[in-house]
Amino acid sequence: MARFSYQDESVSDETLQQICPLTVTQNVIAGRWKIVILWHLSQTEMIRFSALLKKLPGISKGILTRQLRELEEDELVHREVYKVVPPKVEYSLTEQGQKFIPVLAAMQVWGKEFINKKIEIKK
Amino acid sequence: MARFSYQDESVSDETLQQICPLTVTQNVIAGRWKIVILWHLSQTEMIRFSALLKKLPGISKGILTRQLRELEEDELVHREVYKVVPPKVEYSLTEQGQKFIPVLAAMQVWGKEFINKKIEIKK
DNA sequence: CAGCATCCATATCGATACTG
DNA sequence: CAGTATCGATATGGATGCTG
Repeated sequence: MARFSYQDESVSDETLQQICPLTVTQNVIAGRWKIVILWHLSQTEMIRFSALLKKLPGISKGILTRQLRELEEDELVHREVYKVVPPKVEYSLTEQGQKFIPVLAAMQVWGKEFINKKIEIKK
Repeated sequence: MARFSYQDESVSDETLQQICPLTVTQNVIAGRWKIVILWHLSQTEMIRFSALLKKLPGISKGILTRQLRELEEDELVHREVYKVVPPKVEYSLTEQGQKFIPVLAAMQVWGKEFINKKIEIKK
């Protein structure tokens, strides 16, 4: 498919945008905390819900759950439930989630440059 | 700075998150159309407002203007105004904007894999 | 411990009408 | 042509209380 070629009028814009790799990616990581969550998951094999919660100051349990559920639905994140009392749940990246790490890396590189530039200007 | 190390209690979480390169990047590209706009700008030296508008089916003039203004504020996008009648304005990537292209590339790679996987599953 | 259900606040989007 | 201003709709985030 020629990217962003809207030649084929038989396909709606909406459909085309869903097929656009960039738009797809954007939609998947759109949530307020998703990128940071993915980063934390990339730093460990597995992590418990409560541990993840501690690593995300400012987030509430409800929100963390929702963001994780969405990432799970998109199959970036695996959820392992241990049937014990009290409950224990561990999260990890799926294969598709691992493949996202280069994006995180690129974002981090750019973010650092961005911050450095901002600091320079202030001098 | 140790990334995501919240050791230093003298700094607020908010401040730390502003310093976090990932969060910074996310905030910059958070807008509904920003990533696609950046991609289009990466495909040409310069592009007129009206031409960009045509390449983004579904967006309205007002929204495009707002998204561009924000990208301009973050210094990813340069706005060149020609003082002619009727007005002519051309947009292009700044140096900082050019540096963002690798992120777009990584996102595109991942998005393609994601789409392919979805298609496979449906078979 | 790890949720879920609910509700409210707000931000962002998006449509529309107007302008130099 | 390339905006601005305004306003309503909607989505998302976030707080809270309850539960197996």
